[in-house]
This record gives sequence, structure tokens and C-alpha cells, in this order.
Amino acid sequence: MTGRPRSAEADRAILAAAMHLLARHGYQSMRMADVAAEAGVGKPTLYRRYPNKPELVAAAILALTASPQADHEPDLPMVTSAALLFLLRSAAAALATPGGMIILGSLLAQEQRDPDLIAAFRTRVFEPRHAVVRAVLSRGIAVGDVDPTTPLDVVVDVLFGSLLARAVLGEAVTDEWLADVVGLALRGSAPAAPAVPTAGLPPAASARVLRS
Amino acid sequence: MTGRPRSAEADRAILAAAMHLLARHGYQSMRMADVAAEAGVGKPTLYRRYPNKPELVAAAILALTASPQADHEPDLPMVTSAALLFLLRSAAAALATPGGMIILGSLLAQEQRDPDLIAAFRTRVFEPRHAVVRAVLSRGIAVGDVDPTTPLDVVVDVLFGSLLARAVLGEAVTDEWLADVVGLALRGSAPAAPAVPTAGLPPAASARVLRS
DNA sequence: TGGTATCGTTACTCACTAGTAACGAAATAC
DNA sequence: GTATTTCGTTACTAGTGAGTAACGATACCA
Repeated sequence: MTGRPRSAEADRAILAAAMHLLARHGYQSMRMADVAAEAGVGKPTLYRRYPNKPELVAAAILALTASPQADHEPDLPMVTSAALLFLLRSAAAALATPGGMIILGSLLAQEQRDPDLIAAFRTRVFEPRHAVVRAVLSRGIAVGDVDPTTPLDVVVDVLFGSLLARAVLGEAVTDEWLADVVGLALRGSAPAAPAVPTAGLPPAASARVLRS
Repeated sequence: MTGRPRSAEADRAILAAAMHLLARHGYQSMRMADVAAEAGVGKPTLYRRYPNKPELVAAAILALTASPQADHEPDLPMVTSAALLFLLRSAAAALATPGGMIILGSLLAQEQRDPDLIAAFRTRVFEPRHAVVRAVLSRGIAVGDVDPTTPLDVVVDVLFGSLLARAVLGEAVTDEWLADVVGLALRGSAPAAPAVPTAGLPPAASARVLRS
């Protein structure tokens, strides 16, 4: 009485195709028929799993791997500024990835109609990354790089917000620019009488381009 | 041979209705028929002026008053931090205005299809505001609040980017949070040995809520 | 082997919306 | 007045895309 089981491969392919087309065309312009085609699947197979378009897209977003948790991030440099640079570089790459801003923009534009979409995106994409940065800043407090009274959320907003600003302006994120931002943020949140005044960051180091 | 002249009142009403509906529903979801209705005008009157939807919306954006120019901004406080607070407060209000992020998001999502839309928005909305902030920072250099070697564009990205971060997260911008951001940015770009160490900003002054 | 729920394919319904065509009426220039 | 161009209204075309209804075929359980 169980019948033919649902193809797990189809499950995977559907969510992958949905994310791909969401990034390529945005929420409104992506077509269910295209998702089915790209997944190598018929439309009814989509609707057997998800009742409609927003639920499919929400599922695709929720299926994103909640990126590596705060505490044990591998390969994370010990120097506060270097760790922040590392994290922001990866975030910038994700944001600049053809489609990063298309996803974000189209979900924001859809907030009134489908609040769950952008909410899922915040939970799955922003929150985990913010948590890692907050952890690095906490470690910075322990090491004496960051003033203990600094409101860490503000620093997080400043760091990620700068990336958003560049993306919204449509301008590339260079390593030089990133170093400047991190330098400014760390000087701005340094202890009043620091043991090592402005440790670590040469004012404008390399200038490798992350995106063109 | 001149015929009946076009109604200037209709011109105005059409652009106003277009902006209103753009803010309310976003680019894709706004309907031409609704623009006509809200402007008290027939659809053909729209298409007599603009050949299609993107050109109408582009015109509506371009019709936005290029906000007050950098040099002579009225009512701008003389203290650098206070001036920045003033400018960011107004920007935050505009961004949080029901529809601010809907406009921005929907135009970003549309960038591949209609690059002119977001381009017009950058020119008319972002550039003028950035110019004013840059001017304030330049004055800050003259007064000794800001280190002359500071890359001002980075500071501008940090300040406006923070607002974007809050808006993207869907969280309200409080005066306390704004003061923290401005304080961090100014400490981060202060001269190495400042005459007045961290002038002006009490760490977290008032907490009047700008948006709820 | 028989029952059942899946599979992909095809064809459809239905709603919606950009843009146009065709009016008769109103406003201007000459 | 007369030609001309706009006006608002109504009705239409044409294209698109979400979601559904049938298939006959396939894979699993009992």
C-alpha cells in the first residue's frame, strides 16, 4: 500500500534548480516550468511536493546549508583583522556572485506579499554569518583588540552593511577597499588606550580584485 | 495645426502615481492600469507620453528632485558628528518609508532586464546624498575631526551601508543605534593624535525611535 | 502478482496584464 | 469656423505563466 516512493534525486534536483533560477531571474521572473525542466522533472512532480511557487522557493532557501557555526570555524586566522577580512571576503564573493543581489532584491521586493521568503533568507544566510563575525569580535575583546563596551551588533551592521552599500552601488569589492573598511571598524571599536595602538592592518595592503 | 496641448497637470499626476505605486508594489507588481486610474487619466494618455512601462518608471525616478546640493545645505549642524547624525537620520527615514526597500529591491532585481532603472535611482537618490556626506567629512578634515588621509568614500560606504544592513534585516533604526554607528565611524577615521579625543558624541545618547 | 503512488509527457483552464484600436468630446491655433 | 491633437472611456488583442487533469509507464510493498 506504500506505492512507488518519491525520488530523492528529484527532491535534490528540484531545490537546486529553484535556487539557480532564483539567482538568475529573481523571484517573480523565475518560472515553475523552467524549474521543472532544469531539474529534469515534470511540473506535476513539483506540485506533488510543494503546493505553490512561494512554498517551493521557501523550501529551496531553507535547504541552504546553514553555513559553518560560530565556534569552530576552520582555517580562520587568529589575528582579528585578518579573520574579519577572511569572512568579509567570502561574504562579498557570495553577494557579488551573479545573482546574489538579484535574490536579495527580489525577496525584499516581495516582503509584503510573502514575508516568509525574506525571513527564511535572513535566518539561513545572514544570521549564521553574523554569528561568526560576532564570535571573532568577542575573541577580539578577549585579546584586547576590541573595547569590551563596544556594541558588537553595531560593528556587524557596519561591516556587512558596507558590503551591501558596494553591491547596491554596483561597484566591485577590492581587497584594498575591504582592508580600509576593516581598519576603520577596528580603529573605531578599539580600546581607549590600546596596548598595541592599531595592530595588524597596514593602511591599504594588497589590491586583489574580488569582482570586476 | 498645434492641436490640443497636453495637460501639464496630467504629466505631474502620472509621475506621482507611478512613484507611489512603485513604492507600494515594486516594479514588477505595479500595474499600468492602476497608474492611469490613480492619476485620473486613461491608459492611452500614459502611452501617448511613454512608449512602455520601463520608460515611464525611469521618467518617474528621474523626476525625483535631485536632493539639496552638497555645498549649501540649510540647517546643517556645524559639529561633524551632529551633521552626520542629521543626514543619516533623514536617509534612514526615507529608506524605512513604507516602500523604500521595495523600490530599491525591485529595481535591483530588475537590473539585468532594465539596467537604466537602478542606474537612474543611483544618480537621483544615492549620489546627491553621498555628496553631502562627503562634504561634511571634508569639513571634518578641515576642523581636525577627520584624518586627512582617510578615504572618504569608504566612510560613506560604511555610514550608508549600515543603514542598508538594518533595512535588509528588517530592524528599526533608533537614534541610539545611529549614534553608535556615527561614533564608530568617526573614531575610526579620527587623526592619530586628536586635539579633542572623541569629541561630541556621548556614547549612547537618546533612544528616540525613528521607525517601529 | 496485485495494489498503490509515483514518474514524465502532453494538453489544457484560468487569470492577469501590457499595449492598441476606435470612439465622441474638448481644447487650442489659424 | 476649421483643422488638429489631445482627452477619457470602453473594448479588445496577444502573450504569459500558475496550477490541474488526464494519460500510460514504472517502482515499490505485501
